[in-house]
Amino acid sequence: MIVKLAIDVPIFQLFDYFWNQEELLRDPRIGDIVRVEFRSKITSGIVLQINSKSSCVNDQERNLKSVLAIAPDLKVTQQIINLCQFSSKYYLRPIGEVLFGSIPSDWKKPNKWELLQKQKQKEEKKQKAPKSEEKPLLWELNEEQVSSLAYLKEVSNQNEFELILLKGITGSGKTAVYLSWLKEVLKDDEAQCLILVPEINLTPQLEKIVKEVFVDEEVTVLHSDITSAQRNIAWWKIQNGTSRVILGTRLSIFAPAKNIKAIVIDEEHDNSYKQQDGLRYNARDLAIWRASELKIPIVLTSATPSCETWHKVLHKKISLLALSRKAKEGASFSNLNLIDFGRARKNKKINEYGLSTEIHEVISRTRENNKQTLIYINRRGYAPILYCKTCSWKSSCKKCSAWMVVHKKIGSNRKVMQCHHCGSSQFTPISCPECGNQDLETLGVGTQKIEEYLKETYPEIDLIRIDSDSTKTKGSAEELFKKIHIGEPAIIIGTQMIIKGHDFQHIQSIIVIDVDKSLYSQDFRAVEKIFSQLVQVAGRAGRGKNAEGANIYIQTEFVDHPMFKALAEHKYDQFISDIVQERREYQLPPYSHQALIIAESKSEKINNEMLYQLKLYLEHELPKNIQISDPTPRVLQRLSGVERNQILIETNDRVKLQNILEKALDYIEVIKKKSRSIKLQIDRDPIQF
DNA sequence: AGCACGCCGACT
DNA sequence: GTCGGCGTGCTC
Repeated sequence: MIVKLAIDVPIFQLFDYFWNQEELLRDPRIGDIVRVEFRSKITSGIVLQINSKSSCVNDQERNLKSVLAIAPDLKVTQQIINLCQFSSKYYLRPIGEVLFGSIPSDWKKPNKWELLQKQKQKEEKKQKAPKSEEKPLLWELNEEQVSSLAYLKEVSNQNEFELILLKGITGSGKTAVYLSWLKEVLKDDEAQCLILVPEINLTPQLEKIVKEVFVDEEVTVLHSDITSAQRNIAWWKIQNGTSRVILGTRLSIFAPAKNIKAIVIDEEHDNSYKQQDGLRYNARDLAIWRASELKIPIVLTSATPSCETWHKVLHKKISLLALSRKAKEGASFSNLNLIDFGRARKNKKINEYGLSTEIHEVISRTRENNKQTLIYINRRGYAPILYCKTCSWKSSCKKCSAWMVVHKKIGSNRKVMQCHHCGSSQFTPISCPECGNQDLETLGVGTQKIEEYLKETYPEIDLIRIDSDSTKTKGSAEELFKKIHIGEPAIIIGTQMIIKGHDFQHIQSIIVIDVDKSLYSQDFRAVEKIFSQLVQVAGRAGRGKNAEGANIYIQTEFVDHPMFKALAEHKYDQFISDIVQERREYQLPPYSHQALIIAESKSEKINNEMLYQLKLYLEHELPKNIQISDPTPRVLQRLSGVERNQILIETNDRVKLQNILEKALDYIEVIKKKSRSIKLQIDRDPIQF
């Protein structure tokens, strides 16, 4: 007997091995993990096919190797194999890479199998935790929530695939609805459920809530930062059904649960569901695929749905459940105030830090009310650029086409400059490296500069800065958030980190500076991205019981931008519908399907030549309605010393896209053999260009 | 990917 | 002579 194995190598083929029945003592089964010698090294393979004959060209002469052993207990379920096979085909990556990326890395190492077995036995011996004394967290649901829940329960009884969008602003009680639903689903003792979140470390309180709701369940939390032992144990618990609630980031879509009855994708519009390297999958899309395979309902949640999802709503391919009110009685919306940056500048009411007089008034007024001000700037560090006035030298990164950002270093007077893309870092020069001028200045503002300025201007007000630099050490983020929750008057300065999940009771004013860079952006998704961020930021306040709505102040040159009107009038649906309409006019996703072919090498010229060759090849007998762009530089052309260029393929026909990408892949494989100095990759449904 | 093979230039 | 640089071929 011959088995065809997937091996963890980036090659689009399976490998034949003999299956020696007498030695292995049983028949092979699809999904078995086996020990084999591959390229004179011991590794594991996954059985994907069982044949009586080898399809190797000259299998008589060629000495096939034999499977050496079967891993005790380890097995990749058929469900996961199907999901991986689909991913492999859709995202055009080798099946071996996809499968081995979906299981704990210890499974790949036969010398760890014994350890894995011990871990499993230890888990099995563990008594099931006694029923908790604590009462599970329950909600009193409002009318809207009750009817949404009723709908979801109804859907669950159908045992069919259904795509549902649970739409509602922060504080409308989406979490309460879907967790109540999952609780209902788990009344079936066999059932399991899967909750996907964008980034788990940003939403520790969701983890807490889930554990409180499911006090009697083993909640498995999955993300890329857990140890391999934790991951192994999680796999056992999920596979054997001990754990029925799985909460995790995008990688959890590959969790080997056998009996998933419900999936939730929280904040479905979030871009972190898309993996940006290797297997460039979108976990939200794979989740929808998995749900449809399993014939189960899947709930997407968002206050600002993605165009892809909203398009489905408009075309009735998704059921819409809308929560329009704030769940807690008395909680109210934030009021939007626009600060006309252009006019303020003309009237000389903008200082050198880019802050208008009005912002100062807001800060003072809020302090007088003993409340907190939140300043949202999505830019960490001191300043984005170091600049020489004399010769206009700028702090560019040697390895990337990006500026090095100036940072204040704790415990040092000297500032450093740091590339946020490749991580390289050095002290800022004392004099200009080009002309020797001693008078270098910083351009623009980051969180640290604002902090420094406000410290001088308002020495009596506490400052709390929250960005990835101020929260590097373990526990420091919680520490800072705790300080905010105590509610002493303060100014909070924060980046994106601050806008996810937290519920602040004492914030009266929210100030947003620097939205304009998103409105200038070339990226066609930039507006919806900033829109979603602003809705989230506005949702940080006014959530408490009887809380007054906070005031949100946005400083912008584009006071007439329709986005602000939508925000002010809370007409989010209309705004997203308008964007969808715009996408239709310009034939952008979801009205077209896109894929990038990315070339990476030492030279832009090599990239462009190769991409042009590929384009010519693809254009030969090109079906109608497919456009292939000329090679263009990526938005970040150079990263860590590697030049990056791309071509964009667009079509409104999914099947044609699949076909042309398969054709491209064949060609890429040929190129790969000939030239190793260039790397070519396909990014399907790209969100970063 | 990752490793062996092989073909060239530099060097004790 | 031989050590080591990295282009290329191959993996059941």
